[in-house]
Amino acid sequence: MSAPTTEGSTYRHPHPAVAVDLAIFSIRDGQLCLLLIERGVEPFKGRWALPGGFVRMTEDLQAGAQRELLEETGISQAYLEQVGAFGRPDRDPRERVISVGFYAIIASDRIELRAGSDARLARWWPCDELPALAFDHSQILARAREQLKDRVRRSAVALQFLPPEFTLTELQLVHELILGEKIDKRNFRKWVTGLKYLHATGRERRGGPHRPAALFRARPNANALAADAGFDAPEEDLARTTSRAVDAAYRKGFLDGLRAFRQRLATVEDELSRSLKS
Amino acid sequence: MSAPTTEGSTYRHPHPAVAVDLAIFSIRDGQLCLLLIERGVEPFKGRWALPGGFVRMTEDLQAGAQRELLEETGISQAYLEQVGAFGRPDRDPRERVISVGFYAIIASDRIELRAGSDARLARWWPCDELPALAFDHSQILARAREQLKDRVRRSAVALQFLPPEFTLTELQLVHELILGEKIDKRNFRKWVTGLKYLHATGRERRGGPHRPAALFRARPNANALAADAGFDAPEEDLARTTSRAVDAAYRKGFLDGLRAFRQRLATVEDELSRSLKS
DNA sequence: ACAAAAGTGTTACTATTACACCCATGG
DNA sequence: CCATGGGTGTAATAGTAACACTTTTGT
Repeated sequence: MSAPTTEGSTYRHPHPAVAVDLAIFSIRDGQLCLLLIERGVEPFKGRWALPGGFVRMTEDLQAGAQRELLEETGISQAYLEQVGAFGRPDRDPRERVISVGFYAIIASDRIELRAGSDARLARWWPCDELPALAFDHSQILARAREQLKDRVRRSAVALQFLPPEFTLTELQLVHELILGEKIDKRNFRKWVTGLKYLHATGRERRGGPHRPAALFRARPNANALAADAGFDAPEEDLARTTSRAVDAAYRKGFLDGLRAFRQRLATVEDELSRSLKS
Repeated sequence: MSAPTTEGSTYRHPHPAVAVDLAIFSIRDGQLCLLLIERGVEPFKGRWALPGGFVRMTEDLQAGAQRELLEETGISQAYLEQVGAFGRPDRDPRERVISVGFYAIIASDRIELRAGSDARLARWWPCDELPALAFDHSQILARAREQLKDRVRRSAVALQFLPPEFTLTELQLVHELILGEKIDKRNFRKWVTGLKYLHATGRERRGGPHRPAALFRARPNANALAADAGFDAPEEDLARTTSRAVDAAYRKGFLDGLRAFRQRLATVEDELSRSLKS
């Protein structure tokens, strides 16, 4: 709470440090990826860790997470959701640190990490090829991952991975990557159009030797359903802008990746069926 | 995370206080109730607040919540689940306090509050007649309430409200109170027996001028499904003991309350149907 | 005998899953 | 003309919701 157990005064006692840690997700090259930072100092020097930092005395937790996100990626607005507080007394060997975990979603058209503001190494790791993480970050990540799955199943939050205009196949791919299972195309489309989140823009994307795909856009209030009502500061989502250059880069990163993903999927399926036969 | 944004050292900076706040639920007299404490000092002197207190430097968050629970109620083991961190900078006017919310469930056979360890007033409030709360406690409570609902829908956590032996009607009542809606008796029984949480003990409870009710007991691992895997310290549930005296008191508190509840429900339904006609 | 809660199955409806072909394009 | 992904409907199944009467007891 806020009142000491022994009421009467705000007596002095030692305070722990409070940090925020971010599991920043994005889809890169057709894989669900996580942004990690290589630690340059002890403890866990050389290990990869979730980006994060201490909460300032005058900022909200959500604001702190947003600030960290900005510092790490140069992105000032993104979907952000708290996953809870982690406070094992020994989780940081230096001092008592209580960490509030968040996850963030970066749309695939937000291309690159901020040109490394300092020497720290930051890179995207595919979620299924992660290195060992520092501190208890794998716990935080596990919860973030679960919560993300849950939200994807029950809301339109997957839109946050995509640029403002997208095709239904792209949206489906996002779902498949996060849920880790293949989804039937027709059922998915029934579901997604049943929820009234989307509207066709009338425009289409031509991306190869095949029928062009209709482009959709989220309805203004689509994220209301994904929004994390209840915590201190549910932040709203601003419409992102699209430029020709971004679009091209996006297509290169996302669509080519999609192709690669399909490829991998087919390979895996083949292996599976072959191993089942033998 | 745990490393400062500007890596290199654990530099000095001001730390916020960290507290835990508990939404302690129980069913008393056929109503879902919440344990509140009347504040004896400013700020919010005279207002009711969630029990809570500062986290000690060497204790886990969950352990801190458990300690608060013990201090407030004399109960050392109860279902406890984190609902998240609340950290608006202005939520406590005295100093920066970040609070980690939990909810706890006290079984109805755990009768009374610890004889007031000091002058503080503590009492059970029916959840639908709560007073205005201090700080941002109504926010914390709202989340706790939601999370509880969610868990009840998807797990056997409702068992935590009941003594080790209980009837299906009692379990159903718990569900109805938490979800705030009437449930069909047959469908409920189908559901609850379908999940294999329960087994009939063969014993029965005779409680009035009607057919005796079969007594059930949770299977040892029933709460595994309710357990909050992922946070630092998922705590296990110990079997509670039952004595004759407790049983009698329980029946008085719970069953009489049940009757009262039914009464109220009938009244409300009557009013509703009457108002619909006119 | 009656009031009060315990107990018990079936049917309708709704939501979810499985499934296969034609279409438009670029090369 | 062919390879590639885009787009569409229907039938089976499972899950959920609605619904009413008989049983056993205490008084």
